[in-house]
Amino acid sequence: MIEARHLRVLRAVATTGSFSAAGRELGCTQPAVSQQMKALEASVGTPLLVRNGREMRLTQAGEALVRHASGILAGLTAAEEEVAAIAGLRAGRVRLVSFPSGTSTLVPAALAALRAAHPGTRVSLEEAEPPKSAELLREGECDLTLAFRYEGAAVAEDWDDLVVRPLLTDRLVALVPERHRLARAESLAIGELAEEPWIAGCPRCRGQLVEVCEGAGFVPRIDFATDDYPAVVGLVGAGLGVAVLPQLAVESVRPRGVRMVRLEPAVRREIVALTLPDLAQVPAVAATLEQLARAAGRG
Amino acid sequence: MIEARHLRVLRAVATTGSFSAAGRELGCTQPAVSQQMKALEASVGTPLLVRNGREMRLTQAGEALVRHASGILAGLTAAEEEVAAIAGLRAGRVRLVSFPSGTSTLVPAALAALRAAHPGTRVSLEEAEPPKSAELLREGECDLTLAFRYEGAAVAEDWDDLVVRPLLTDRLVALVPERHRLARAESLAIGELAEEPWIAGCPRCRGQLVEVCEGAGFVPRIDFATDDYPAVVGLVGAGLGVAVLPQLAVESVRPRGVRMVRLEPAVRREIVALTLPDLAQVPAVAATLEQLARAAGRG
DNA sequence: TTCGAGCATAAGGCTTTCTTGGGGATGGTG
DNA sequence: CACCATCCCCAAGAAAGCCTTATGCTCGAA
Repeated sequence: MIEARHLRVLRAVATTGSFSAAGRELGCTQPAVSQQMKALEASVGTPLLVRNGREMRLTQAGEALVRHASGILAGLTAAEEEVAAIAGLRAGRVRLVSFPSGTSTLVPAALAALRAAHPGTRVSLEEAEPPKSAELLREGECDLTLAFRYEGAAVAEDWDDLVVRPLLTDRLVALVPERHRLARAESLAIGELAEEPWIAGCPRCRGQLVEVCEGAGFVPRIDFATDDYPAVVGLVGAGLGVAVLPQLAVESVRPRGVRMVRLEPAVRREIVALTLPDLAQVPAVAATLEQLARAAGRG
Repeated sequence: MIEARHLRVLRAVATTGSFSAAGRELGCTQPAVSQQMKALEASVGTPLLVRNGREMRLTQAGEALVRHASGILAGLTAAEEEVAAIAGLRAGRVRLVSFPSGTSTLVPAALAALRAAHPGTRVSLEEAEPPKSAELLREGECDLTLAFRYEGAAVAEDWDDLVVRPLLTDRLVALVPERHRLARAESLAIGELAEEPWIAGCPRCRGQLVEVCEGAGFVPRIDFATDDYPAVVGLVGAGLGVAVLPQLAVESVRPRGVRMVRLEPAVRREIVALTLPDLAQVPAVAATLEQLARAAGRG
């Protein structure tokens, strides 16, 4: 079985014309070259070199091998170069999945920084809500995902097999119309909104809302539900009800005719980046993760 | 530095999807595969495989490497195949150099046998007289050469650095016109022809002739000289003189109007095949040499 | 829960490969 | 003509690499 190392040596011998010179070129001693060539000749079963007097010539078999060697070694070099580019962040692609409010806040900042630091890397972005995102990760459909979990949620997602990197802690805020009686409050308990009509967000947030309200002893009357955060804010601004949203989600929307009031006691959600243990070792993934942490102020 | 062995293992892992299966395919154990992959990942500096649960997936770097691997391994296989063909006498070329009377006798028989035994091999044939032929060998211009030397010649060629394979012993015969007074002799001493006009052959043979005559105490009167053996025979047949030729040279010519008479004491020349020590190990050269020996009756 | 399959790791033995040191041959040079 | 530099081969010892066996752990299915 011919080895690449043998071809390298053979080529060096063929170009330099001597074992000693080849050894110097390859950074090893002349006997090493001599033994390599002997081993190669033994493995192919025919002489490759003819030594006559001082000069060294290739046999026909040697010429054939040298002829092939250039292509093989070029392919090897190209492979090494491509992998080195990926390892060295001069190339490489990260498939990132995020949830909407993360996409509009953390992600843009992180990707801008990533591009500035490593212009060769590419990031593809998909959106998915947490229960789905970890699944995509496990199925190999993405490399890195932003997810969140509410503190003390009834059913916590199982991330034991993943690398969990906390990015920041978000908290829920109440959104009330500007003229609402609680619009000027410093903070409020969610129970104070028990009788209000509600505007709910995404399905998961909606479940979380109901769970929190349950803890406060009431069932919210949900008049509207939409995935669209600006729409939620707009509906509240129009006086159609109140809402509870993650602060991060509100930040990406220009509030108009609404007031944000802190909830007390606070309901927090932890925003994390998830990846597979092996993928965390991939330079491009690690770099993206790092920029996400930095964008979240936890670099 | 990526090694071909690594690529083979990686490819097996990629196609089978597991280390164990790759090990079975490659005929080694699972830890061997595991260690190889670890070494490869270390050498390229980035993970190539992502293990998640039971399944094994390639990273982008791994995909790149597998993509290159097919071409590289195909090149290696092609190289091995070509060299194996040369080693196995299914291909290969021998550059043979011979002197004229060898070309017309030994060589055709040997090459016919070689072709029958190994149809893939090719022999290129050039003609050169002995002093030149060994030189061509040493200069790498040919692989195998037929040469001869006269027994007890004044200046023997130095073949110490060559492989000398004796093929057969030729002897000089006298050529006289059919009506010559010695035409019916069983044998003759060269001195008996001292007063005859001479027809000489090639320059080297001419030198040899003069040397032999000198030993017999006379200087031949050379009326004609030509490289062309049939011409020599023709001139003798026309009664223009006598000649001394190697028996082998005469055999290839239809004698017409001449008689061959054995010389006594015999003047012998040894016909040998010459090659370089390393070239004697080349299968195609060895096979050709063998057929030459066989054609000469010394197989 | 148990079982089978698969991967990782460690230790031991074997093979390979390198370096060093010495010997022989070649070809140019004083 | 002898000397010297260069280059190759060979042998021995040390170092590194590789493979195997044995063992433990995880995962997924019955």
